[in-house]
Amino acid sequence: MTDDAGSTRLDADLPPEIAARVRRRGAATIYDIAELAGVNPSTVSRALSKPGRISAPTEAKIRAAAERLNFRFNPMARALPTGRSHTLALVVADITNPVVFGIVRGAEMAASAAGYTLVIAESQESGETEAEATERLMPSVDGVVLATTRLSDERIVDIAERKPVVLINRAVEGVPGVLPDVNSGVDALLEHLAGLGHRSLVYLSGPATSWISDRRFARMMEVSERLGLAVVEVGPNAPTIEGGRAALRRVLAAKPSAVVAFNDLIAIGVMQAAAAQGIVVPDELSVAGFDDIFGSELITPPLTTVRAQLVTAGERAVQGLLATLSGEEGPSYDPLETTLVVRGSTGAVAGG
Amino acid sequence: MTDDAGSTRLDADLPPEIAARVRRRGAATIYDIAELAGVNPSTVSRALSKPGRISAPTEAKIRAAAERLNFRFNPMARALPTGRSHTLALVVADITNPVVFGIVRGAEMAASAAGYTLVIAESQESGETEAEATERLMPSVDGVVLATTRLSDERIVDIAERKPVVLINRAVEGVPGVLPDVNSGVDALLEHLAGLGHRSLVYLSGPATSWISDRRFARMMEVSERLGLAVVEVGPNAPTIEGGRAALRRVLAAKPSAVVAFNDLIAIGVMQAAAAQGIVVPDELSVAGFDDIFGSELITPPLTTVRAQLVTAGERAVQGLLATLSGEEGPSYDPLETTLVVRGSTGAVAGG
DNA sequence: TTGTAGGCGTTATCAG
DNA sequence: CTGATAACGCCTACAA
Repeated sequence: MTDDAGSTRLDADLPPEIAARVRRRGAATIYDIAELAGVNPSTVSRALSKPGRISAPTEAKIRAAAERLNFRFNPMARALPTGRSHTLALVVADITNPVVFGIVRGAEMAASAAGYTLVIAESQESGETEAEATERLMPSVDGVVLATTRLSDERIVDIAERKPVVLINRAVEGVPGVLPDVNSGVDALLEHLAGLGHRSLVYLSGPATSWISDRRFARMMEVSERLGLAVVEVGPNAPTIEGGRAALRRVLAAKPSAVVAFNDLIAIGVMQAAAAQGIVVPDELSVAGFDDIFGSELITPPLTTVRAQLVTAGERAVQGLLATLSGEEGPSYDPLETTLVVRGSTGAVAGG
Repeated sequence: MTDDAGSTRLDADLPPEIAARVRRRGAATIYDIAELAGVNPSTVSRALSKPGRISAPTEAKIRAAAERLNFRFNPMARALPTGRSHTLALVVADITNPVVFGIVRGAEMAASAAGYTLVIAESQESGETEAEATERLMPSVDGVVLATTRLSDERIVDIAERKPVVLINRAVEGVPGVLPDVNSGVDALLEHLAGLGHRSLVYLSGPATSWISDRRFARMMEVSERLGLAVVEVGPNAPTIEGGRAALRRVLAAKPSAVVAFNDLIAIGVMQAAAAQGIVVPDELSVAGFDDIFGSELITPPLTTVRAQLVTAGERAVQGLLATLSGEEGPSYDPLETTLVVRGSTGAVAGG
């Protein structure tokens, strides 16, 4: 009970030389353990990194010594001969975008559960910055998760040729990716809107470099005919509240009865701008988004949206990386199920 | 123009041996450069890591060779002899808590601007998990930012003795910390409420281990007398919307005209629970929070809150770490200014 | 099963 | 100013 996990105090009665050495360096090495246990350093290495390959009593002695010295592997020293840093990179466009929180959490959980460290890089929505940050991280990670990437296909392939890569919300030939089931979500949303009597929609697209934005629009076009809907694309837009606010003018020009936004932030921006102009949502204009981020149900009226499984996406991405790293080949994923969440921002078309 | 940053292709006409070696290993080393430039590896190291200490022509040759080979230092190899990983850890309680977004962004910006890598660990609001995650990261980082930590003072000191530490929202003797100006924010908020005629308040405290929650309450007690306010503490509460919802019962038992929550999430939870019971905010109950997180102005009515400079806090914390690492002693910070943001959730007391 | 020896890529200490 | 050479802490054939 006196020895809470991670305490840094050293055992009192240790051979003074060893104690001194450990104290001087700030951490024990396998050499210290070896000396304390009376074995060779390589034996310590084996005992601690591949348990079972060693005689039980020796292993016990070594473990005891390691315990006494509060030993931890030096990750850098370990990475040198093996080339494995036990670190994964997660590259996101914008950390403050609620969409990525879930991804980050899922990735972090999966990584730390496997004893891996996750480093996060932000691209600030710039492909240039993203490329730079990724290159900077490449030498020190074992694999990369590109979430909501703005990089070109070629660039992604180039990276994937050097280290394992898993994409989120992006499909590139030959590179594994975790994708939402775009179709079912879009279909459910459009059917919902059609059922409310809407016939004329605007799709507010995301950044020009967003693959998923294109996919959503493409699917909307595919099903719109069957549902008797006219869909106009307005964009590209910054995937932010500001982007949504700025888009209202052009939305109104198209005179739709409903607008579907690339994500919830844009949707929220449109609602705010509409409210500022006295346009009543959903009576005069229905609004819907994608992702179901924090805040979507706080706004008035609460936002109708297509929920994505962000945490799961993050988890799967790093699990895929880990699988690849341990030799299993080419993870392939089923698309993640997507759910329409109907709230107050969509309603029957006026005078329908 | 053919050579975009980070491209991985090798110069065509390289000595075949070198090219082969580089390709096999996936990256060039200072040995490859040395051979190509006809100098000793140690000279390459010097030329590239401490420019100026070497003759101009030699340095030029070396740089050219490095360029041709697309050389990057191997961070792990570099960390071994120096003990410096150029990596910083940021430990937060909950990544999905909007409060930490700003901190993360600020920290990430400051770190990458200095060529440092930031690794983020999450403690899920558990001191145990936090200690574990921190210990796990310790060997591979040069310093640690503990944001919203739930660790004990002793534990923090213990960590700070091993690596540079900067705290956010927590003061511990002898450990540098970035703190908001608690007093000015609390004072402004209570004056605002007193001015609206409120006399009876509830303070919904945060987690029992939150230092800043205690400080806020302490300051409330200090100024309440002067303002003629009665303040009752209700808590501890989980710093989440759910925590706020759950607290409403006990809030009402104290029959206050206004409630001040430890943070915006709790405030939002209270408002939601109140709305569910038909209690009108702010007519029957005023509600205020702290932090001004994303979502605070989206909710209806928008939340009155005390804004904290989260991004700046994150920046300062890592800047402090970097300063310490480069030998400058004990950074000390002025408290970060705090701003009362009055919105719709606070109003004149009913029947005042 | 365990010990020996060499290497991983870089820095640092000494000579020259 | 530059070249050897020994660390740094760990892993891994290879040998015993």
